[in-house]
Amino acid sequence: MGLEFPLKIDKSVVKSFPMFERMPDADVDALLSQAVSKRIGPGEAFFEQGGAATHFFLLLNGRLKVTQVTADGQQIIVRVVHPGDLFGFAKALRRSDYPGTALAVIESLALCWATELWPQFIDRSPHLAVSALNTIGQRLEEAHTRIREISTEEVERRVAHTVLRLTKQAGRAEEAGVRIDFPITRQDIAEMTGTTLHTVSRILSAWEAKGLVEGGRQKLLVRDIAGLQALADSDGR
Amino acid sequence: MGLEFPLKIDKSVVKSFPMFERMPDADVDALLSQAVSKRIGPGEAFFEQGGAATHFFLLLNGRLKVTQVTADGQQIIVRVVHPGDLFGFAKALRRSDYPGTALAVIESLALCWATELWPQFIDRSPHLAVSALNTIGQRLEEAHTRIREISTEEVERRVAHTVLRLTKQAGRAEEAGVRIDFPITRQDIAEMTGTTLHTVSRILSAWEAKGLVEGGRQKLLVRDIAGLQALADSDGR
DNA sequence: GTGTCTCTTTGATCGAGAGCAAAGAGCGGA
DNA sequence: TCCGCTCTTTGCTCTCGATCAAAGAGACAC
Repeated sequence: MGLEFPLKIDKSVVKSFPMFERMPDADVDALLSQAVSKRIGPGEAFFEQGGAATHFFLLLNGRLKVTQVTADGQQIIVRVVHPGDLFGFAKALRRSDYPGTALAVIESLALCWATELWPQFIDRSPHLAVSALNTIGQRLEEAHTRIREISTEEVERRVAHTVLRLTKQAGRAEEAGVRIDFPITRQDIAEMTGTTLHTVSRILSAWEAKGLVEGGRQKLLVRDIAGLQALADSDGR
Repeated sequence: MGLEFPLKIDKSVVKSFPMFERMPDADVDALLSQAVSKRIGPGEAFFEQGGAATHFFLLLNGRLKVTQVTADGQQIIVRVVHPGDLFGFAKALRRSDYPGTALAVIESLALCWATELWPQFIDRSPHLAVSALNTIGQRLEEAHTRIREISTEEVERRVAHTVLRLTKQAGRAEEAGVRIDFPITRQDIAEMTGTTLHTVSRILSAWEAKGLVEGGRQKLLVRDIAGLQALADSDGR
């Protein structure tokens, strides 16, 4: 089942996350004492779409994609989960099942709390309730941004925005540019932008020819952030 | 400036909204004593995109559309605000300006609180904090649904889903069917579905020919909910 | 009533991007 | 080292829906 209890180790990691950094040590200890940690490998999931929402989670390290599958089998990537993000909780409040699947793209470690602990979790610290609201508010804003992009922008600009967002959220500086710090396929990018892997591949090839990015199997290195930004900002003309 | 203080009248209305119905009278009174009510007419806005987020609001009656305008002037409708909805608050938590414009489509009345009162607002009742989280969680879910629809469905199904959602949120039963209970243009529907008014018009005309809906200037009556639902569910085949 | 808006309808054209097909290419396993 | 799998690239075709254009048609003011 992959359960572990390395709570001593986790504490410093947890305290390094913005959401917890101002929380008194005693409160952090109390929260951690109720948590279980769970490690899963790439391709495994913390929870699956439609499954009973028994737990909510905090990602300590690794990387997840939250996907939704439509009735007719099409998949989209709702968001990417980075270390320090809470996940699997937005819905634990209102509904009893998970609206998506949280799939690890690399080996990932998360803390798990039983859903029933949620009220306690936010009571523990008023600051945390506000943090949770902020987090989810931010996520809502991102979702609206994405709706706006999908509704009004042509594919190339959407892909540019998505890639830029990924560099901000998961970029690692290298000599040649900024690398997306986890394995990502053309298909993934397609599912984040509402297009097909073919179109993404064509676009990335064109960018590579212009020296904007450097591709590779499940790899992406952005060589010219400013150039890509210019492309994303240009209003279609 | 359109400010009024009909707080006696408001109280019963406020208490009829799900978010407040379990709140003790004293708490409701306390909240209302800090509120100002404001009435605006169609075409006016409670706040504008980019303006300083000085207040958050509760819609008592009327109907609003929250819009965002892109850099190149394209507009989308982020959501429709119905009586009983909080609005203009998601961002008051994290950012200092409003991310969209809250435009009245009919004469509308809202309660207004200064942004600084928000912490007090949620402290007033733990139940309210949970309600706020639920509300915003629900909104996030809706946003994801919309992203999924725009990403994977062709226009006709998206319009069907949007119209069905409107009948649920703002439908009024009539002999001939369910009427969308506020003035809505083809352009509005286009901005909710990420298409153009031309395409929406063509689709509605086709539906009218099939007896599914009945159109009119800024009017829409759904005659056959089930038929429309079938159309929305059919997976493109 | 008449004029003037704004909203709606419908036709015709055109292009972005989906869908289909098939050939590379990196990577892990035996 | 070779095989097989998955991911990627590229060409071709075709369709959905955007765009352009212009003609109705409610609603409201005068």
